[in-house]
Amino acid sequence: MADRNPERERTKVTSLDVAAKAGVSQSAVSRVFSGASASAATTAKVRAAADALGYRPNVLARSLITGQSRIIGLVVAYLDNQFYPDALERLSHALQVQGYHIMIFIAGGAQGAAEGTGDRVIDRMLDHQVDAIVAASVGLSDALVARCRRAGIPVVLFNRGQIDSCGTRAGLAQITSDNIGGARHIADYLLACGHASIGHVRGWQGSSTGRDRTMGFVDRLGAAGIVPRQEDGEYRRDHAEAAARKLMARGVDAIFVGNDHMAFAVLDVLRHEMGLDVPGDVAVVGYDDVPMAAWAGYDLTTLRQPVGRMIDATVEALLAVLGGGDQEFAAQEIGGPLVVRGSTRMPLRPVTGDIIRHNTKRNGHERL
Amino acid sequence: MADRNPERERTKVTSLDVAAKAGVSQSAVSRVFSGASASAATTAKVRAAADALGYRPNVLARSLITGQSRIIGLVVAYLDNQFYPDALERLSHALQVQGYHIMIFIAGGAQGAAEGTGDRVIDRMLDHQVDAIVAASVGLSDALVARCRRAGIPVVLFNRGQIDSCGTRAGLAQITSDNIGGARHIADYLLACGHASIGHVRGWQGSSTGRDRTMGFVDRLGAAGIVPRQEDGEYRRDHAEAAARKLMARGVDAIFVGNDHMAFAVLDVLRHEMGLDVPGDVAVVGYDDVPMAAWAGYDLTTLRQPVGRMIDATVEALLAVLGGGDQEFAAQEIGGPLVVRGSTRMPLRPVTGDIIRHNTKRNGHERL
DNA sequence: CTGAAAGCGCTAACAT
DNA sequence: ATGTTAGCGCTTTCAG
Repeated sequence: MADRNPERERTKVTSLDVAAKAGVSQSAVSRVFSGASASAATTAKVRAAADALGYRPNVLARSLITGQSRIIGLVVAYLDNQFYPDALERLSHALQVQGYHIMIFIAGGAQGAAEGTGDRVIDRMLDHQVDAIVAASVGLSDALVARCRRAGIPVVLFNRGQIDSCGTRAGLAQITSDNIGGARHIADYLLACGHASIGHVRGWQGSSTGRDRTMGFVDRLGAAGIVPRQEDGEYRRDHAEAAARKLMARGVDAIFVGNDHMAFAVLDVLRHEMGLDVPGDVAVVGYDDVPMAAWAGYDLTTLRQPVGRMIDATVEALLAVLGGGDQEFAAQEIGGPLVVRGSTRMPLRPVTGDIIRHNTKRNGHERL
Repeated sequence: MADRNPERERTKVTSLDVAAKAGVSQSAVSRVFSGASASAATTAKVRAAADALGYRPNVLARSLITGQSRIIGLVVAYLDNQFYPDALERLSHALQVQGYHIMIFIAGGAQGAAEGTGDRVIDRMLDHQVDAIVAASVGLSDALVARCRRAGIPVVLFNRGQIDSCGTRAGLAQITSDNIGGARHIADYLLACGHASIGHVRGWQGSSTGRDRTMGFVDRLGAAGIVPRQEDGEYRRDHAEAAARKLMARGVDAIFVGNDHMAFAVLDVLRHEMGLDVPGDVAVVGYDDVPMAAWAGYDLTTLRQPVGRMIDATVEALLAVLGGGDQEFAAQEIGGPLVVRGSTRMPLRPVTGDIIRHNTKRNGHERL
């Protein structure tokens, strides 16, 4: 190996060097650093030698043998919805505590580069011998799931449910919020506020979250004899803006938007482009409760997805499946409260269910 | 190795298996997959056998030999400022194209867990044999820089300048925007708008961006005989809110906020808490031009940090340094335009410099 | 408890 | 161009 670079590649300290300096065998060094049995005496000698030499075990070599890279592959569709950076940050911390690290792949790009990309990306992860894969809001093809299974790599779906072509859950662990229940809750609340002409900006119907939220909302309104006007938002800001205009042209007085990110676009159109009063002229409800929803500039009533608990569940599922058991992990749905802020009117009659009323101005909140 | 798990760990196809099936030597297989010389005939045989077996080379084993993991360690302080998710997304794509992957570490946590965390995190990266480290808005201690250098791992600083205790750049590649120049530009613009009672919400003064922006702004105003009122924002939303209140109590009619994320907080306080008109009562300018700055709800005049070009420069620096050369990489400062939106008044006299005037309402823009 | 030896799956000289 | 032979740095039997 030519030393073409005098500054770099200086000290490649191996366990052998440490062993020599400590006057023990190389395997003794290995034992000390892998936490196997070793006498206090050797441990001390090895530690001293290692510190003096600045030795750190090579994780690659270790992984090659143990078959455990302690790397979790994370695929995430996009990062412009604040929900995901938040989730990523929490996941990163939680895994770090457990000694795992995240190799990240952003599938979507500017505008959902779609399924194709996801596949290549998963292949790269498999090549890197990740111990498991977390797919955040990314759908996996049946073929891909099969490939992961064959490679022995567990997959956990975050914020996305999935059912394979056989109608089963494909044995995939999947953590979502209770999207159907949440959407119903929103429908109930809007009804209680006395709205009768209701609109809905749908999330991407190719996703379970999009479908479930729409389903829960429409079903519940249907039970009250109301059919909402629907427009596609596709989880995209520009689509949501267009949808808002169309909905207002039809004269709705309340809109449920498929996620907060789109709801902000709707609010911008309503307040600043059309000069309407929210909630006076029209009420708006979102879904997620990202931090921005609480900002005075938006002050959005929304259904909270409990990111923290969803991440906890994800890590738990991950550890369980990594711990050797390949128990069929039931899909977990974690419910969250409706957070009522200034984008909706006061209910005309008492409402039930998990509700938090936020008073942004006074910076306080009380649970109803 | 006990087969305690009948479903997992099924197929561990190695190059040896492929060689056997293809009727060639194991090294032939290696050559085909590592792009070395191989005849068309063997290549075909090997490919066929590999496909049939579902073989994929083990990157870990490869890395152990070549000494190249093709993994880039990314340390980022926090993700709640939209600037970083955006940068991350672009970096991820750019590196993926080059065959590199990102191992991510989020240093900050909820509230800057500070330097200590960074160190441990860098150690973990080194353990994983990352080929290089990108530190985004994270300061590195001299000791840490030295450790990386000793380990032969190049470091690139993104959006952070750094000077070691000897007053040199520590030989680190560092990509930033022209923070001093940008802040001066903002000062000039505010002056041209006729403001004389000016406030400044400082970014974290422990960071080069915070210091440089403050310095450029204060110097330029000073040259015009104006001393701005200053408050610390620390790049934190809550601090920025408090700063806004204090500044208004002192009666300023224009505020330069150290970044967009804090500027949104300032705008919320001004418009919704104090009921003020922006820019009628007070003008506000931010720094970054994150997507949200263009949203009608904020419509913020701000200095654009050209994320795309900054990431391009980062990748370029990375590839250069990975390509074997350890040329001292000069610090790169990339300038951006002042994007004028509705949070500032019309200038009273002509202004010079790189300026873009956005008309959010009509969704168009023209370059002055 | 410790050392010697045998690999993990692959690449990189060497020969042929 | 292909096969043979050493290892990369470490963990893990297996003896002692």
